[in-house]
Amino acid sequence: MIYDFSTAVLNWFDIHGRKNLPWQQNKTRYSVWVSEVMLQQTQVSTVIPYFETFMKKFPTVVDLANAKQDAVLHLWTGLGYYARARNLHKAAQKVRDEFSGEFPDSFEDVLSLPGIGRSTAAAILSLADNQAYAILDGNVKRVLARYLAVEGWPGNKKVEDSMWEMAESLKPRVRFGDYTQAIMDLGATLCTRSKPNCDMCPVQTHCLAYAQGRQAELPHKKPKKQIPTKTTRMLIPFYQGSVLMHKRPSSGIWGGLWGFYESDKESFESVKDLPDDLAIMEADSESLLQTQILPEFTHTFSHFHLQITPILLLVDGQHSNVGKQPDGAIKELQGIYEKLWFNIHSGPDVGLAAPTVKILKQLQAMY
DNA sequence: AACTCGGGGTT
DNA sequence: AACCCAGAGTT
Repeated sequence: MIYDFSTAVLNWFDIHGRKNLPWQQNKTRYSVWVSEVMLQQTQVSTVIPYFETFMKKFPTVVDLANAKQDAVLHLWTGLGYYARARNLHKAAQKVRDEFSGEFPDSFEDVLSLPGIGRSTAAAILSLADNQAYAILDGNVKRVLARYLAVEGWPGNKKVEDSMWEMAESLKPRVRFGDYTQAIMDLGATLCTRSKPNCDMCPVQTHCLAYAQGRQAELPHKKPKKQIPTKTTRMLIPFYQGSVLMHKRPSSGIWGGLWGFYESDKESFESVKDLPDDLAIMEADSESLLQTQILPEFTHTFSHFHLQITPILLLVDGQHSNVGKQPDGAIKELQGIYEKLWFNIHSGPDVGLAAPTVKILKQLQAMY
């Protein structure tokens, strides 16, 4: 029997591969697509509950297309990378309007959908349709970097281009879907970042990193750089158990999510110190009774730290327009107004960023 | 080609 | 605290 990489990996997969993950049951291009997008830069254990809730709420791509963006972002709250959810929603509408509601099955069409790149398109069509496309995700990069002792950081374009060629050349001639799953499983369960289990590896005898004792060194790490710290103050108008929030612009940080107004001002003595766009500006100057500084905390992004100081603004609704929108009307008001009062206990059915959730929980404990 | 998008788990 | 994770879009 002549050794072959893909054959060895597939034989290993038949015995040791993962076959019971939620998105491996009743696979369709739609369900695989949803799982692949959720799994971008996000670990399997984190995704599982989100995937199940999402598929129950939006069983078909047309259901997703017909949903409100706020409803989609709501189910994405806590998952991060919210552009994925916006693109998912947009792509579903494109499938509905330009592909007759059926998720496309050609690589070119799939690749044309927002939020789907080369690797995700290949994963969808191989896993759901057994089409002959190779993927190159974090798992595969780690496996190939070790197996072929690839020099350089895999995020570097030249290194990545060469790894795409490797991925294509190692592909099997049959069982493309199983192979895609198999090489991901190999990376996720054996060829892990630290302490890889080389003793159980089906390709150990031909692995260059193993032969050279360089498993810990490969793949080479991303060149690190120091990330800056920025500061902001979040303003929380509060009146009778409700807080004022606004829907953020679709582009930029926390795009499309609801959050509090931000300001760089040091103190807030009157409404004149508030951002122009804050609805409370419509109020009388007496309506701002007092301010209360809540404990500051730090939220870290991939590229900067954000030090957040929440400032509670206690307002008097009798001297302003605040607090006059009944909670029951909120659902209908969404999409019409970009700023609304939300009850801190009932919680809005919209997308919220992690710091917003944190502040709301703190308010719930206080009131 | 480098940068921008997050949150959580691991080490 | 650094690092990583089923990457893609923007500049």
